[in-house]
Amino acid sequence: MNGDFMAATLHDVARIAGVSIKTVSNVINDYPHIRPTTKQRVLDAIAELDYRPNLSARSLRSGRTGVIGLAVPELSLSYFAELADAVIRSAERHGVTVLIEQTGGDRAREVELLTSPRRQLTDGLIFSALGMDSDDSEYLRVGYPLVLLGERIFGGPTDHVTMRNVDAARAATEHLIALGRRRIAVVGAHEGEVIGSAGLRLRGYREALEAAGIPFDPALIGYTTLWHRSNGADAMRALLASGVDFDAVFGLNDTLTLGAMRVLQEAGLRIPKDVAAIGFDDLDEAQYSLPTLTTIDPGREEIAETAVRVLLERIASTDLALPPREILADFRIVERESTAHAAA
Amino acid sequence: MNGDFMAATLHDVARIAGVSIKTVSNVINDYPHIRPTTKQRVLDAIAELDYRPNLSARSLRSGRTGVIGLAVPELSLSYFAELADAVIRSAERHGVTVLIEQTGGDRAREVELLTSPRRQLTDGLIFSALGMDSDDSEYLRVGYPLVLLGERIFGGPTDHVTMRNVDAARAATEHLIALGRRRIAVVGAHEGEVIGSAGLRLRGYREALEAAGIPFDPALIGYTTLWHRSNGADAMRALLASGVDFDAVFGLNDTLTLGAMRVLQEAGLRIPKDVAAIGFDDLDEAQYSLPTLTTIDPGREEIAETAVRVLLERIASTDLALPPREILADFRIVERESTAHAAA
DNA sequence: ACGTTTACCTACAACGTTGTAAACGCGTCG
DNA sequence: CGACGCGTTTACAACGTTGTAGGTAAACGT
Repeated sequence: MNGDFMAATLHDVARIAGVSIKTVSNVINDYPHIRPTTKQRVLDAIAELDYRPNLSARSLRSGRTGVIGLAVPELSLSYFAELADAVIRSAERHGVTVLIEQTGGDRAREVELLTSPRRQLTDGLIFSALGMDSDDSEYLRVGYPLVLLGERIFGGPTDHVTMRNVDAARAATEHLIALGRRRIAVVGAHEGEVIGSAGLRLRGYREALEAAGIPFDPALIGYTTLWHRSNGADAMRALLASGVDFDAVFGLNDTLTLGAMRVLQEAGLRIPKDVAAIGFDDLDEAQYSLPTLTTIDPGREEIAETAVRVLLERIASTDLALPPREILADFRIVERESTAHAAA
Repeated sequence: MNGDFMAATLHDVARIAGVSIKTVSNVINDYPHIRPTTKQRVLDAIAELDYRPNLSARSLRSGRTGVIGLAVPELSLSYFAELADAVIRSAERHGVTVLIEQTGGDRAREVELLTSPRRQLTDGLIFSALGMDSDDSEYLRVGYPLVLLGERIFGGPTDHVTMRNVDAARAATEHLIALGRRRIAVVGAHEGEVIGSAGLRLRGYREALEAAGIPFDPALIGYTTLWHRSNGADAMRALLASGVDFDAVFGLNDTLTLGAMRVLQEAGLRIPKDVAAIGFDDLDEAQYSLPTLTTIDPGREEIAETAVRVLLERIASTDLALPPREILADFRIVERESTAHAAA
């Protein structure tokens, strides 16, 4: 239509509408005191020129970008993909965009990311830490709004949204105990870890055993370094090879559990008859495995929703001294076939 | 350390180093003609102040943001999560950041996204279309570098990176035929679609049948609207309910196939003995299902890598008239248990 | 020795927006 | 009738960077 490819600016709109650029800016920013006729003229001009504000200029001037960052270990891990999905949806409802970064769960990269120049592209960051731990807490004292997810650091200097790992893991274990299982194997523990998802979930497991008067047997604990599907499979193979006797397995997340179930079935064991199984995360996948997987819904949607809301509140707030908040999402057990009562 | 929280600017660095701001700018941008001693003084000042360029200002002035967009239907679909992972990794190697948008596969949202003001935050877009079709091709004639992924539009005005859908689907079907299967069901076809992943893969299927002299039987085609796991399960339930006889199933993607396999096994059918199964995508998951899933690796890594490279070339190029490129990734069959030869 | 290139550096003006301060017109009040 | 307040609008100066054009020495060619 038009040979000129330059995007329209406030000046162009102002010229067409016969007002100053500041009036156009005011119209765009919903400044209240504008005569309706003037406003209409400006809106017409905006429509005519198909004007769009230059976001770089706006953010240079105002210091806000309208973008929030989301740092996760790896998108190819379903949990984080589904988390990212939820965060993006929630951000969209609030009119902001999400910039995703992957850390690979590597501590050095996590630390680096916190001070990367890329942070300038965002007004704040939702940060799912996997490699850092409580000793690194001071790195979180950054100059921008930061909401922490995950279980690696508690009591840090920032807002923290997370799940009830211990309670949920205890509930999961109690669920197995209620089925009459007493020899409950664990898949995905991390050697010597007391904090972090693995450490906390293992704690919940031990609490449930203790409450039921079942002795803790270290031989039942399957350790892994990562929480990929293959790690669950490997850990289960090791348990089977060790010859230890068990009638249930608590996988510290769904992915691990699905890998472990695969190995159990290969070995000719029936789920839940010989070995009952429960996972953690409530991935979409858990409802289509064979058998379908009983699991913990840790409140992922709620976590995403809350993290975005809290972050945007921080961004909007002028009160920098607002004390950090610790927010826990509700969990629930999702019962499926892998813990169904044996039909006689 | 410092009571002053304002970030350092070029002016501050210039003052400390005793040079003009332009010289500092030149140092940062690797301008060649700078005296080594001057350069060192500037670098020292940068280090002392922990100076980081203001990216908004830079992008306002230069028109570049260092960010590329990636639009996918949904991150919670494993294929797109794994694609996003690959794109982010590749972008990182090239020093750019990725901003992810979800379209939900909705045509209207896809069209809208192409002209959203958010495009200003990015230098270009990698766009995985799912709702738009060839009729919408003109919407792709946008004023910024755009690389199209997916199978919805061919011969459009932009660079296009995609997979060999027809060839790969034909190979998959031939693989089943080579096992001696003649009654091959399909899961995930889209009613009346000739283009798009579903249409193309179905075409490959028909070509393979024809080449083998096997008549096409419409009763064997399971239609779905979406490609979620539940759709695969539903389609398979419908096939079983219809009473049609089949000895193999080609799921048009892995997720569908896994859903279908679940239903087959529930119905007491053995895989691959009674029904062989092959999928498409080579998700991580395919190597841990029971049985493990034979599938097509459509070259996802290569697609991500190429898309980023081609996009960055476009961004860097001054030649706007460069003709659009059509690039096809190589595929390969990944053989696993779901098509193993019956051991008699 | 003198013009001309080369290496290095700088002043200035943009990029397009928003915050500040102030001006304008008009009705209202003392 | 002049002062004041209010609704409406505007001029101007930033925000921090890079492109342009130019300036000053030193190095070079003749």
